[in-house]
Amino acid sequence: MLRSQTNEVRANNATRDRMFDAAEALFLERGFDGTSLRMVTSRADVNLAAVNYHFGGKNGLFTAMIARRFDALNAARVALLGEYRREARGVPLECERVLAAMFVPALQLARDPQRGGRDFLKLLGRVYVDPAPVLREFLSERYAPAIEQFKEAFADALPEVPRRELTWRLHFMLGALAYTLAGADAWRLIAALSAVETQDDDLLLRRLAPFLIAGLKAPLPDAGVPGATRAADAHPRTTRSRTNLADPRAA
Amino acid sequence: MLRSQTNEVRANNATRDRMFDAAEALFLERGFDGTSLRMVTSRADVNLAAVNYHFGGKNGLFTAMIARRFDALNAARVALLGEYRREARGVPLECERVLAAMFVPALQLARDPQRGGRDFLKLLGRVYVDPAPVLREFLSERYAPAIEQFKEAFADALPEVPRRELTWRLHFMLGALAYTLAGADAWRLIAALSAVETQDDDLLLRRLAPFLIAGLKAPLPDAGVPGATRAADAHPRTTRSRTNLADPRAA
DNA sequence: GTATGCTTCAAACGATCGTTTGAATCGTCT
DNA sequence: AGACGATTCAAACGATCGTTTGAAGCATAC
Repeated sequence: MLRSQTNEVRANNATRDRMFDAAEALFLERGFDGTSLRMVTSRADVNLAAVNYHFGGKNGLFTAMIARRFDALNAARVALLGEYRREARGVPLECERVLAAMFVPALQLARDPQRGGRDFLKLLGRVYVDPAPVLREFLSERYAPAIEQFKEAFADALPEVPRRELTWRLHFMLGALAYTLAGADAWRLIAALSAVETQDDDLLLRRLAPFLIAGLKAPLPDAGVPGATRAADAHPRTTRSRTNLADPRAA
Repeated sequence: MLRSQTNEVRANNATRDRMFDAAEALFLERGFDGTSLRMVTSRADVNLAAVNYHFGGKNGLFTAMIARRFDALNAARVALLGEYRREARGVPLECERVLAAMFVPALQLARDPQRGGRDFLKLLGRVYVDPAPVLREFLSERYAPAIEQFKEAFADALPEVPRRELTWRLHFMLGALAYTLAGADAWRLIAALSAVETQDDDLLLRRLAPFLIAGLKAPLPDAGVPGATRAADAHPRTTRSRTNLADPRAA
């Protein structure tokens, strides 16, 4: 019989946790299709059949492994967005604020060894780029409500962007975000950008946010008046720019 | 017998090309491990054994498929870098210039349907993120000389960054670049960023370059004096930042 | 025509995949 | 002690994987 997935009450989680850890580590370096259940079970030192017993199969193991990390991220993001909204007292949130609701929880989890740790950002990126249909479907199904919430928030913050266009840009933004931070040395770059260990959330946000916000606020492709984009920039440039670098925006 | 890979003279390339196209399309949506040879051959309408005959196996097919696109990119990049150097007449190139030598050829190939087309950037990113060891090894081996050339150029442009640190940063930069450009809607974003169709190379470059350059010029993690990074920012914030978003960093 | 070299073909190889089975083991109650 | 549910185990299942085989097709040269 299949072990009940929802029954967390009196479960001996030792086996499950070891499988989670093994699957996560192997997934990080081989992907879904490149990781066999025999690799996972031998690394976790459990029997091969334990996968089917505890999770019903490979799909179940990997989706549960992802959910273990992403459910917390998802909940924290939605909660923080609600918090920002309450603080705003009816005033529509700024684009930057909505983005912060997505960033901060991810950074917090990445700093907590218990709930993700250093590899959390890498896992986030890997999950996002893995082409396995099972994972793609799982993500879009399970986290659709949260995505919809953020989509609404962005729509309120960017009333001039048509709904359909916004869908594209959000999808792209998520991709750029995950891709970028999923790099093998993402943490090293983070360390390089922030000399201090603590409170680097803010620092990273200040560097990456303008990049993404510019993309979201970019002029529409159809109704583009040629001169508008190049000459007058939607975002003021940095106060100290003496080189010819303009402002971060694209992906 | 295995068909000689180097003998391109009197070859009937119809079969090979159909296999390339099929493998490329399938690789884009399923990855290396997710694409079986039977999927490729049935899509290309060739016999299964043709893979081994023409390419020696799955590894050979996929590496050749990648080389078909990337060899041209590689050559164009190196050539453009040399061109910039000649123009500079001994003066060390700027960081931005070296970056341009990497960007422009990629965008050109992406605009040429014959040598890559719209999916070229996506392929670039997919190849870079695919975890299959064969591809990782192939890339680092075949394009090592070119990478070394660019590494030298960056080293000249950034004399204050230690060699070992530079290696890390370049690796990350390539990741961020490929990841970013590999997004499903990269072309749509490119179109959105550039209201005009022509000359968007410069525009995209001017938007993306600061992001990458900031990473390259970032203060070193070890010798960091705590206050330096946060207080005096290497990059001033936008003039309009009244929210508390500090700085982007995570995933 | 026959011979020759390149290419394609159907069929099978062994290996590995995810999954299933049924019995053995463990822990906890009565 | 015995009973029972939960968990683990070794072993095998059929399917699919990449690869190999040896013969058939198909041009071109003699």
